[in-house]
Amino acid sequence: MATLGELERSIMEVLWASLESLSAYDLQDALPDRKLAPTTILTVLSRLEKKGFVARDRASRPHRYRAAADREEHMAELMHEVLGGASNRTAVLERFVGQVSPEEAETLRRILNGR
Amino acid sequence: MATLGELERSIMEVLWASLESLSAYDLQDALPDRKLAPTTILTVLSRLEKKGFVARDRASRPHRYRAAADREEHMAELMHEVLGGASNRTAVLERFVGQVSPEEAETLRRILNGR
DNA sequence: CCACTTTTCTACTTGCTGTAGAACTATTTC
DNA sequence: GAAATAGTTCTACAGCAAGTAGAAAAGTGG
Repeated sequence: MATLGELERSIMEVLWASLESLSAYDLQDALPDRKLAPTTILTVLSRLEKKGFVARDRASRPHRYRAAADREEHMAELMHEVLGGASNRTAVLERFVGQVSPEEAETLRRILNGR
Repeated sequence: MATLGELERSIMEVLWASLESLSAYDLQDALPDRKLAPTTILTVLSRLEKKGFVARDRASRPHRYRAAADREEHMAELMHEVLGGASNRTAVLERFVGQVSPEEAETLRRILNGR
C-alpha cells in the first residue's frame, strides 16, 4: 500500500467523513484553508484513484469521488501491513497488546469473544 | 514517527538482527550487494540517528551504532501510531481483529489473558 | 457550431532519500 | 610532535514523490 502526502490525506479525510460522493469542487469548498485550484484537486484525486484509495464516478458530469475503503478499514489494513512485515508476528502482537490501556485490552477481549 | 527509505530499512534490519552495536564498516560488510562507500553508510546512519531510530556510541573510535528500539517494539509502535490517528479506535480494532486468522485470534486471546 | 464547464496533460517546485567526494578531525606511528 | 592514516562531517547532486497549477483538450447546453 502506498503512502499518503499531506494534501492527499486531507482529501481522504473529507471523503471519509462524507456519506455521499463528492466532486472536486465540493472538495475545494471543504478545504478553505489551502486555497487550491480545481486542477490541483483533480490532479490529486487522479493520483489517489491510481493508488486505489478513491473510486470515481465518471458518469455524472462533474465526476464524483468516494473513498474506496472506509477510514477504519483503511487503518486496520495499515496495521496488518505493518504486522505482515514481521518475522515474528506473535512477538509484535505481544508488544502491541502490552502497550494498550487496560480498558482497551478489555475492548479487545470483548471483540475476540464476539461481543 | 518518520518513514524509512530502502537503504535506511536495510541498515535497520542489520542493526535489528545484531546483538552488538556495529560500526559503519561492519554495516558495509553486512551489505555486500550494494557496494556502498563508507561515507554513504555514515550519512544514512546520521539521518537515522536524527530520526531517533539508532543510538550512537561516540566514545569508541569507529563510532558504534545500535537500534534504539528492537524490531518488534518498533513495529508495535507503528501499529499504535496508526491506531492513534483513529477517531474511533474500537471500530479500527474490530476491523483489525476481523481480518485476523482464527489461529492468530487465539494467540491474541492467550496474550490478553496473560499466557 | 459556440460559449462554457470539466478534465487531462504538462510542468515546475520542494523535500526526502541514495549516493559519495572534499574537507575536516582524531589517532597512531616514528 | 609532525606525518601518515583512519574516521567523521560537510557539501552536493540525482531521482522520485507530492504539491501546485496553467494550457490544452474534451464534453455539454443552447
